[in-house]
Amino acid sequence: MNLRELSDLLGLSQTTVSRALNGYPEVKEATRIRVAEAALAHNYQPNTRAKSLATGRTMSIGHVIPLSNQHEMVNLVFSDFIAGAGEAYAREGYDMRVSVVDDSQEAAAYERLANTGTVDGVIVHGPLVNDARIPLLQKLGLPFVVHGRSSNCPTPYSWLDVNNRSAFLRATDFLLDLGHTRIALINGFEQMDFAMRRRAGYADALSARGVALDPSLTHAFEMTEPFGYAKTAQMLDADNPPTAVIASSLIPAMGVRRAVEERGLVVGKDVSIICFDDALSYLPNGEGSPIFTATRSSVRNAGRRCGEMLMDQIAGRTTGPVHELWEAELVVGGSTGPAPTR
Amino acid sequence: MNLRELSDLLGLSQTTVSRALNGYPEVKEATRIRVAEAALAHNYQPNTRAKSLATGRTMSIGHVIPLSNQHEMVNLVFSDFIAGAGEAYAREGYDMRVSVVDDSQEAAAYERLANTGTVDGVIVHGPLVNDARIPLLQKLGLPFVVHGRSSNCPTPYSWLDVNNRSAFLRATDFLLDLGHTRIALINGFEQMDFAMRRRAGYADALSARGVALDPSLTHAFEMTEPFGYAKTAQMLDADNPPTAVIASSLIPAMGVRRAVEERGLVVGKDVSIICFDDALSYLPNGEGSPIFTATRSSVRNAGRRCGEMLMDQIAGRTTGPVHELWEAELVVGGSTGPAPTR
DNA sequence: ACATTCATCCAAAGCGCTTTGAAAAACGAT
DNA sequence: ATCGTTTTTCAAAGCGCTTTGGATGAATGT
Repeated sequence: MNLRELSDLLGLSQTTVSRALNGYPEVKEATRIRVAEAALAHNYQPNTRAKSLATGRTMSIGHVIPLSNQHEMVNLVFSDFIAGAGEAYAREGYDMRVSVVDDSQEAAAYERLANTGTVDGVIVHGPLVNDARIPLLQKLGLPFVVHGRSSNCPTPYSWLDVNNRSAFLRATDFLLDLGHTRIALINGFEQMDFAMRRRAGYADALSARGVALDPSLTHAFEMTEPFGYAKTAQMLDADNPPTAVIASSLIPAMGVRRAVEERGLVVGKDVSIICFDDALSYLPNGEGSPIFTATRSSVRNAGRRCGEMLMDQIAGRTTGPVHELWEAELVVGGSTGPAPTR
Repeated sequence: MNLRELSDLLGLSQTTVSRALNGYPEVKEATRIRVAEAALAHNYQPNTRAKSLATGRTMSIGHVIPLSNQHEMVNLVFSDFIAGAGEAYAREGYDMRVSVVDDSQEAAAYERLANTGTVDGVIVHGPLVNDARIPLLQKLGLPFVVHGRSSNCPTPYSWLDVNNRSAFLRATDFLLDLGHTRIALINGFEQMDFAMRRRAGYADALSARGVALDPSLTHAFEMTEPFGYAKTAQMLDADNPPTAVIASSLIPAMGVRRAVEERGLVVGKDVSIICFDDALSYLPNGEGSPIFTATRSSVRNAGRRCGEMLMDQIAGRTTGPVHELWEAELVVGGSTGPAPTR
C-alpha cells in the first residue's frame, strides 16, 4: 500500500492524505480522522526511501567503527553506548546506521556519509588527543557530537565527556589518604584523549602530595583482562611492588585481581584496586555492594545524552557548540583498604 | 555535485554518466574513463536516498535490538557480532541499520522495516526456543538469517549456529573423564535456544555415564559476573559442593573463579571450571595459553558469515533456506584438573 | 548504392513521497 | 444574491537517481 493507492481509495488527493498524516493544519478534522483510520486499517506506512528523497532527511545517525588489525576499537563500551543512544533515537523516530571500516578508510567513510547524504549526523567515538575527524567533519558540514574530547583541537565543537582527570585524581587521592604511595596505573592507550587525561589526574594527585611518579608503575595498553593480569604480575614480582593499582576499567581490573590472588595476596588488604566503572549493563560491578572501589559513570547514559544533543543540533534546537562535562561518582567497594605496614 | 551537474559539465546525458559509473556495457571505453576521472576530480558520489528510491534497494541490513527493563538483551556478544557482520557488509557496500526498541515493540519494529522498505534484510539475534519473529518475517517477506536456531519453529529458514549441545556434551564428558561427578551448570536463560541446547548436552553427557542430574547444581540466569559468583558461592557453601563448574561464558566464569578463590580454594585443583568462549576480541581467554578450559567459537566469524549468507540471499545467489552448524573447539587451559580425592 | 547491424548516446518516464501555488468550497457579511 | 474571506482540497513540480525505449551515426554486408 502506497500513498497513491491510499488516496485513490479515499477519493482524496495525495497532498491531502500526506498532510493529514503529517499533522498539517490545513485539513479538516473529520478527513484527518478518516485518513488516519484508513491508514491504520490498510497498514499504510510511508516508504522511507521516498520520504528521505523528498525531505532531504534520512532520520538516521551514523556511527563509524574503525576496525584495525593492530588493536581493537570495537571496544567493550560500544554496545552499551549504542543501547543508550538507540533509545534516544527511537524516541524521535531516528535509528542508527553503523559502518564498520578499515581504519585506513575512516576519513573516506565520513566523506562518503556526507557526500551521499546517507545520515543526518554522526557520533564520533573514542577521540584521540589529536583527532583528524573533527576538522574533517567541520569541513564537510556534517552535524556531529563527540563522545569525549580531543585536547588538541583548536576549533570549538559539541562534546560530552566524563571528567576523567578529576576521576583519577580523586581515585589516587583516595589511595594516598589510605597511606598508599606505591600506586600503579594500568591505563588505556595514551593517544586516546580519555587515557591521557586519566594519567594527568593520577600524576597531579601524586605530585600534589610530593610522591614521585615511578615509570615502572605505569602501563598503557589495550584494556583487556590479560593485560591487567600480565602487568600486575610483573610488578608484584619485582622489587618494591605496588600496594595499590588503578585500572582503566573493570576488565583489566579483573586481570589485576587474578594476578593478586594467584600470588596468595588478598585484594583490599595486601593490594588495593580501584578502577573506572562504565556501569556496563552486562558487566555490573557486583550486585548491591560493589566488588571494586571505582569511579563510576554510565556510558549508557552518555550514549543517550549524546544522541539527544545531536538530534537537538540537527533539528536546530541548539545553535553552536554545546558541552557537557560529567563528574564520575566514587563508589567504595571491597577492593581497597589501608596500605599494609611493612 | 549531483548527477545532472556532472553530466552538464561533461556535455553528456545523465543516462550515459550513470551507466558509465555503474559499469554498463553500452558506453565507449574512452567516455567511461572521462566520466570516471571527472567524477573523481569533482568528488561526485551518488546520493544514497535517490539511488535507493530508484533501485528499490537500500544497501542496508537491519538489526533490531530489543531493550527490556527486566533483563538485558544488549548482551556482550553483540558488539563483536556486528564487528564481523559489518566487515562483511562493507565488502559489498552495505552497512547496518540498528533499531533499539522496547521489547514490547519488537514485532512492530520488524513490520515497520518491511513496510517502509528501510532495509533489504535483517539478522535475527538471540532466538528463543519459541520465537515469534521467524514466522513474522516469513509473513512479511523480508529476507533474514538467524544467528542461532529456534527449535520449535515448524517452517524452514536460514540459520547459522554453533553446535551448543555437542559443545556442552564434550565439556561435560571432559570433566567426567577427569573423574568429576559433582558438575554444576551456570547457564543462561533457558528460553534462549542456545541455553536450552547447552543444558541438553550437559544432561545427556551425565545420563550417558549414569550420573544423576542434581537440580541444585544447575542454575539459569543473566550471564553476568555477579551471577556466576553468587551461585558458585552458594553451591560451595552447601553440603556436597560441586568439584567442577561449567559456565555459559567467560563473564560468569570470572565470577565462578572469584567465589572459588575467595574460599581459599584453587581453580583447576579443588574446583575445575569450563566455560563457553565466544572469542570476544576485547575479552580474550588469556594471551597464548588459555586461562579457562573452554569450548570456543568466534562470534565475530559468525557475524561475518551471517552477513554473507544474508547478502547472498538478497542478491539471489542462493535460493531457499541455508544452514550452517559450526562445531566449537575444545581448548584446554589451566582451569581444569582431576577431581580431588576426598 | 542501399539495407542491415551494431555501438553509442539520449530524452523522458518513473521510483513514492513532500510541498508549492492555485482552485474550489464553505462561510459570513453586506 | 453578491462579494470577500477563510477553510479545504488538489494538480503538478520537484527530490536525484535508474532504466526503458528510442535515436543517431558509423560500420558492415550485398
